[in-house]
Amino acid sequence: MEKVTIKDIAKVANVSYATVSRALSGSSEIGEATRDRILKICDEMKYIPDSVARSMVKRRTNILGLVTASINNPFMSELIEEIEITAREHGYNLMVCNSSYDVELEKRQFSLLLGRRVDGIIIIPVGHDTSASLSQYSSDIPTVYVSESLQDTNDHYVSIDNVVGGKIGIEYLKAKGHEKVLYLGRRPGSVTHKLRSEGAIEASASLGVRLQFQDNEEGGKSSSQVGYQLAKKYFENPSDNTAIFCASDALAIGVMQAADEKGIRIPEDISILGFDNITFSSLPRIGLTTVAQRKKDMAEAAVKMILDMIQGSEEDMKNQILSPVLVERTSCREV
Amino acid sequence: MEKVTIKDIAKVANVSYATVSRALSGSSEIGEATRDRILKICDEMKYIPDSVARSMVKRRTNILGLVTASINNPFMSELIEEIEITAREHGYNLMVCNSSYDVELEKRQFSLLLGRRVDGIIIIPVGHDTSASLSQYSSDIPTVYVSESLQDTNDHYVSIDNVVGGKIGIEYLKAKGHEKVLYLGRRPGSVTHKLRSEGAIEASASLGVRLQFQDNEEGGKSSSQVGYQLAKKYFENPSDNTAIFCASDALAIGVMQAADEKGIRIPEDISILGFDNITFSSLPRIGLTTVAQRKKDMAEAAVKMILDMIQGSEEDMKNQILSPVLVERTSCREV
DNA sequence: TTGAAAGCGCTAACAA
DNA sequence: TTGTTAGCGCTTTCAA
Repeated sequence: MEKVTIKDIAKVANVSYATVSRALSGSSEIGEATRDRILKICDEMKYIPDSVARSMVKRRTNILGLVTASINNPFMSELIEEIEITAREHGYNLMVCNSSYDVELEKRQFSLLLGRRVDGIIIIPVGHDTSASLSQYSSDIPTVYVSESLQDTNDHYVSIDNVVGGKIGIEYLKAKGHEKVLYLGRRPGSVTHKLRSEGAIEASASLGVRLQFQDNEEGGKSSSQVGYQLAKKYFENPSDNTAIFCASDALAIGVMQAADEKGIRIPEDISILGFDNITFSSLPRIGLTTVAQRKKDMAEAAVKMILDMIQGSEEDMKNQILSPVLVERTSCREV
Repeated sequence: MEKVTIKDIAKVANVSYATVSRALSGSSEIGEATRDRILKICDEMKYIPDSVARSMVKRRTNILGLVTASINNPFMSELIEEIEITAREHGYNLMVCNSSYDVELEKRQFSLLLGRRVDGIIIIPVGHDTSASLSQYSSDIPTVYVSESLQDTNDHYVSIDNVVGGKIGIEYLKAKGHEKVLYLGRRPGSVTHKLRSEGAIEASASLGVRLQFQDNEEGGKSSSQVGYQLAKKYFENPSDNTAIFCASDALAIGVMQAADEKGIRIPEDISILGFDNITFSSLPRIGLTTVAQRKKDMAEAAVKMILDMIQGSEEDMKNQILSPVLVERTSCREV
């Protein structure tokens, strides 16, 4: 069964195929009667325009590339879903590529998308280094980074204000009466973690909160396993902190597990505060109070930013930094 | 900055551009010296082949379309991640479209993908009706359904054996000493649920297990909210069942919540068994024992199936039904 | 082994 | 308002 083309339509309609093209594109340079007649024939013959051919001549694919560290990560998959929805509203499809937390693969995927002639690339990066790793392409294609703070680079990015997030967390705990807080899981290599902890430190200083640290020196990803290990170590020889502020929700879930095993009750014995608001956190039995990233807003900002770049818009802003917001559940108590 | 094309290379290399094309395609009809010289120039000039143009003439895009009910659903996002990985290993990229559990949108997304000239479409359907809704396209493009049993149709699909899954669940509970079991959350409209419960009924009959039902009459999606409601209703007037076999993990998590609120302990007071093995289930504090779908295997089978269809392979099998497997965690006890 | 040229399905500039 | 035609970047016959 052969695909029907614009020429087939033209033959049936007894017009040149340019006319068919005009009818389809909604051009004004065509008689209404002809247009309607052609459109009707297209419909009857089940004609579907060939986007590939169209892209060829228009030099635009209306495809956005997305390369993400992981598709199956609750934070990222939520972001991806919102990006897809927003992109579609603007007539774009999404080509999704997984970098599996591997900077080399990330680069290959990026380059592949370049060959696909996508109009722009949104990237949920493996880490802060991604920007340097991809710098050779930065002039080749509109690119927007999501969820990583890159103020030290020339890149376009959308992120939350991590310093403010750190502050919000401490302010919340202080308001609940916590004056001795453990900040758990800061990873030395991570810019994001650095900013979050800076905010926490600042707020602690000004509010008179004592802030201790249990850092993730190993430098591994902020997984619940790492949170579990760090908390286990801390609980072996705990200080008199009444709350633990975790650098991420994933860490916090590991902390909960460690507490459960020790018979330490949450929030009766210790309060736990997270950062990110991943899907897990809202689950019954988890109920993690956390500093939330607004994923829908980030997705919309990222798509808007990349479309602005594609259209060469004037008000092309280089970055967009959203405010985080505290989501209260059941893991923090009043002291 | 203009993109460099095959013609630019030809000019520099002093050959016809057909020769450049041959060098790039690894054709044998070319001198080794010329090939190497051309490839070197391509490299120096940072030439990236234009996939769009290539698709145009080859009538193949090397793109797989994926239409999924949701990207941000732990079961599906895991499936998608595996599909992307497998597709890439075969030289395919993935265009991911969200149908947001809406059959109408699902159809539009499918049709859009058709226009994109993707080589095949993998679909994680909204429901069993999807097959009928898309039947008009069935001859237009290779299509594979994932995770829905469609033996009553002519479609290609990959699913697990839900009947066997139902059996495995009951056999496991019986082996643990449970002889009175509540089957919770069966949704009348769902073929998948029908099969699962059939397996459970069969096994119960042959093993002498008493099986009661608490169906999801409302017919809403199998969410944790629905599980919560059903369990709440059941706990108001419970029977003497020692275990609850939930039609899905999502339901099971809601059941856990309802039990927690009632002060009913899991697994001490009642055992909970799920079905699917979504990411949540392995979380500390959840630890749900469940009948697992092997997502990686499903993804690989689906990609293999669609590639076979695309290549018009002989051994084009119409469906692949994988065996589920029981994953033991902490939500079921021995009685 | 290489080159010339047609053509994939469409858009857009120019002519009529 | 409609038709003619060139050409987007590439692959692939056919000739040389």
